[in-house]
Order: sequence, then C-alpha cells, then structure tokens
Amino acid sequence: MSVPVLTPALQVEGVEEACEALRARGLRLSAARRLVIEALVAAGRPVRAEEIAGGLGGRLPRSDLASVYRNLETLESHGLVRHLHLGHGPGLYALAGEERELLLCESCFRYIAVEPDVLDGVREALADATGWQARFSHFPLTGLCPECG
Amino acid sequence: MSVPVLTPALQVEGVEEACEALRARGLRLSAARRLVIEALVAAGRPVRAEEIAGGLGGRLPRSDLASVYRNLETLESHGLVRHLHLGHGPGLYALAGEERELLLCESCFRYIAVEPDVLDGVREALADATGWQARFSHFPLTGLCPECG
DNA sequence: ATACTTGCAAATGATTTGCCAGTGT
DNA sequence: ACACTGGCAAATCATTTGCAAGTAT
Repeated sequence: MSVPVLTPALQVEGVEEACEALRARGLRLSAARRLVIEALVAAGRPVRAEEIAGGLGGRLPRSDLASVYRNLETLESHGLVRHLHLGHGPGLYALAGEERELLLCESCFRYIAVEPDVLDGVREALADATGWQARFSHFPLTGLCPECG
Repeated sequence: MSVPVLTPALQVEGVEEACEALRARGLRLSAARRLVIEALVAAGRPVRAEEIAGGLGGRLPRSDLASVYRNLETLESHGLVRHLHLGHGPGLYALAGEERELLLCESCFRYIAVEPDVLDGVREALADATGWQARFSHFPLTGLCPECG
C-alpha cells in the first residue's frame, strides 16, 4: 500500500521524455510499459486502466489488464504517473505533470481543474481554521458547482 | 443511481426514533431492517456494510449482506442513513444526523470531523474564488494534517 | 391478499496475485 | 546470465442482481 499522492511528481510531457525519465530511474523499457505511456499521452486526460489495456478503443494495440495495473503502479511509485478519483467509479490515471486542483460537483458529477493559485485563499482559510494543508489533486474538493448550487 | 448526499437528512438519534421515522414514511419494519438500524446506532461511527451483516463482530445477530446493502440503500433514499468515503476503501454508513465536515489526511489516513462552522471561512474563500459551495460530509476534504504537514 | 422483503446464489466491476515462460540490460 | 516483466488464469474485495419463498401491513 503506497502513498502515491505524496510521491514527488516529475514534469513529463511526451512519450520520449517519459521513457527517458523511466530509464534514468533504472526501470526497463518493455513494449507493454511503453504502451502504457503512449496511451496516457494519447489520451490527454485521466483514463481508466481498462481503457489503456483496450488500446484506447483501437487507437493503440491492446495489452494485458493485469500488466497495465502493475505498470501503472510501478510508474506511479517512481513519480511518472499519478492516479486520482472523481467521486464514485474506478481510479483514473494520468502522466505526472503539473498538478491542478480538482473540483467535483456532487450533483451533476462534472468536474473542473483549476490552477493551484486559484485556491490560495481557500488553503489559507483552512490552515488558519484547522492547521491542515489542502490538496485536491488526488481526491477532489467536492461540493456544488455554480449551476447546481 | 441516486444522489444520496443531497437527500435531506433527518435528525435521527436512537433505534426507536429511527424505526418511527421509517414507518412514518410508509416503509415496512422487518427484522433485517431493524437490525441495520440497531447496528448503526450501536456502532456509533461510520461502518462498512459487512460489519453490519456480521453483527458488529458478535454484538448483534448476523444478517445477509445483500439485504444489508438493499436496506442501507432504501434507508438512505429516505434520508435516514447516509454514506461516506474515507479515501480508498469501502463505503461507510451511518445514521443520518448532524452532518459534520470530514478532513482526511492523505499521509497518515486518519480523519477528523469538525462542526460545519469551523469551515465557514473556507467555504467563503471557495465561493469567492470559484462560485462553488463546498461540502465535505460525503467526500472528505483531503490534505495533510498538522502532524504530517 | 398482495405488494414488499428476505436469503441464497450467482453476476459484476475493479483490482490484485500466483506462476511460469519470455525478455531487457 | 539473471533479474525483471509479461501474459494468462484465478483469487479477492465491494457491491449488485435474479429469483423463489417468506412476511408485514
């Protein structure tokens, strides 16, 4: 049981860069592992492990689901991948990169991602009231969006 | 797929009061249903469905897990029960009552519950910055607690 | 009487594990 | 070579569903 959220994230943008970072950490670059990275880059949004194994619905070769999970875990433990949760439903995976804060509406279930500085005031108010440091990039901040409020 | 979080919660404290509220809503009071209520009251904290079915480890008679889930869903849809999530792991159920805001530490995985007014400043800052209304009684606010920060 | 519930079995969805053959370095 | 990784099957965990038999009102 790891604490992937707290793993320092790398700033990874493309396939080659990610593969490079991977080898730099002494990890092997297998075909299946490269496919996971390609899928995350191609998707451009957080995706389920099953979508990766399914080759993003035909865009990429399909691969074994168990291996996908294992590779996601490996990549995550090395800071190359992160995963997050949007309410109920399966975990979602993305290449590590700039971590934006997530806001999930518990009425319409849509979510938005904002730059961290947007929530500076929130973080400050929370720290003043409770001493906690808020982080909304793994588990989103939940509430009602302006339309549903 | 319901949106239980938004169901107006009743203020239910004890077994008899809950049974009363249940009948007032035209629901039948079966033995299995009463056991669910008794388990929630006896536990005094959010519990997993399996704990209820297991009779809280011997304190109460055990019952069928599928029925427990069905009854929790029924009770929740009538505002008598609510469920929440504390990070990864199974959903937790509690009698509806005063809803306190939950703060989960993503490092040590402990959580605290605070009175809603403690977070008034946080809510205000969030509304100012994004127009969202924060709610942390179903999905907790996540971050680092003072010890882990 | 009859619509609602139960209990058991089986299905589902997400994720993990065991194992042995295959492969990256 | 040799440790690491892949693929496949099977296990696990949380939850849901089908259905015949039982029960609350």
